[in-house]
Amino acid sequence: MAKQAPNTGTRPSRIQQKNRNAIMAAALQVFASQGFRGATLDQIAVACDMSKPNLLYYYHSKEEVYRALLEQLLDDWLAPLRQIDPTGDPFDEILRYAARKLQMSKEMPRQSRLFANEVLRGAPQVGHFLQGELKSLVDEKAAAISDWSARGLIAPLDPHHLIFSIWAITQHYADFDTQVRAILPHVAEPVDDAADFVATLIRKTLTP
Amino acid sequence: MAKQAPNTGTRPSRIQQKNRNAIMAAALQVFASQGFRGATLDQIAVACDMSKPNLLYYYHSKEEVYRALLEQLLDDWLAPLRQIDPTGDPFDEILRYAARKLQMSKEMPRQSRLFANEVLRGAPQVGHFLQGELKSLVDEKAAAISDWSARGLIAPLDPHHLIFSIWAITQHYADFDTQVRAILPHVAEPVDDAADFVATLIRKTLTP
DNA sequence: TACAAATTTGACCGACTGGTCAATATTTTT
DNA sequence: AAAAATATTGACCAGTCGGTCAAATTTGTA
Repeated sequence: MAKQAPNTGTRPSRIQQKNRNAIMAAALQVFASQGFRGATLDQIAVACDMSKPNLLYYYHSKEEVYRALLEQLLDDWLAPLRQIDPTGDPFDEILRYAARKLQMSKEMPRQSRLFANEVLRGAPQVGHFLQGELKSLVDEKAAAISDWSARGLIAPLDPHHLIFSIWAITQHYADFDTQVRAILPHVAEPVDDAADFVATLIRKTLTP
Repeated sequence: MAKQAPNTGTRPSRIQQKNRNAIMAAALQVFASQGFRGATLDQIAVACDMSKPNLLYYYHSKEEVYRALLEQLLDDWLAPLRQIDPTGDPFDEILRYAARKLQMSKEMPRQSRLFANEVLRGAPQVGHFLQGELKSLVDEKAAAISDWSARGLIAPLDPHHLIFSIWAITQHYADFDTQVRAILPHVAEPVDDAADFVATLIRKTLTP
């Protein structure tokens, strides 16, 4: 029997729900800004106003906190890509996808940086996700894009690199926020400022 | 007087040159894959086959090693952007710039990840560089691009966001290498595979 | 060779950090 | 209200890590 564990199996109590949420929120903040190794349990505990042993009562190790946080993130991460509809209009679908990603960079920059940090280190925790779920979904949507190309609805192009480019550009505004703001100190919200440019770039790229 | 310091002021000896180079090479490897906090002096010392106290004889602290490494990197980092010639052909200049950045991602991926890691954390060490040298240079080249736009040589577009996009796309292949290879397991060299796509994307974006 | 300067290292230290544990407090159930 | 289950914590520990230091070794030089 495991040493301890808040009633796994049964429905989590109200207090558990609350504390786990508080921990995840604090962990996101700390891990995103310090990285896995740089973050400390004490920092997370302080951030969610909880003692360190109590935190470890809910998650048995630092790594478990980190993994839980990532797992929770991965759902949200795939959502926009899933919404691409192969039967829809190519321009609409792809432009809307990019707009959603850009919005996520604006609204969830810490999640983006957390993920970037994980991949930057070689994806020690989410390697299987990249090779499994993510690759499957990307391949599926890439096939749809190829189909659009083949039917002449958009330019002939490599669908995988198109997706990479959209990821790169949109996430850049979250991951490199510090750099962007250093260069555009007068712009209040770089993401909003970039929206038109990004849309135009993609539209031109897709046009046959 | 400082506690100790390999003859600062005089020309570094042959042995110093060699050891400092070895340390920088080892530090690049370790810092790029583990981040500042994740890296340990022992790891770096082992990587350059040197005792830890000896390493600290050349650089007085972990942070000093890290700063020296970044400083050395920043020169190379600006080089391609500097080469953009405002009097040259816009398409040639910008496409060549992107090609150079892409090549850097292929040949210096660890440097790219080191830089990404630093900026991701809020640029604690290179914040001044971003706001100073980098911003100046970017603004200068952005002005050149605006001029090209005004003269109708390229489409009217926001030069800053164009530069961001080029950075994002090209560096993506270094920083997110793990993800790229997870999705393109059959591609030997993703950067080479991407070159055509990126060139086309930029060409279309620039075309009025 | 002899001497000085530069280089190298084993041993050590204090601070930090992830994690444990027994004891206490709180909530839920009977 | 009593008992049981759940939640919380102070005190503590072992390992790690950045950094020090005095002593030893090597290198450069007169």
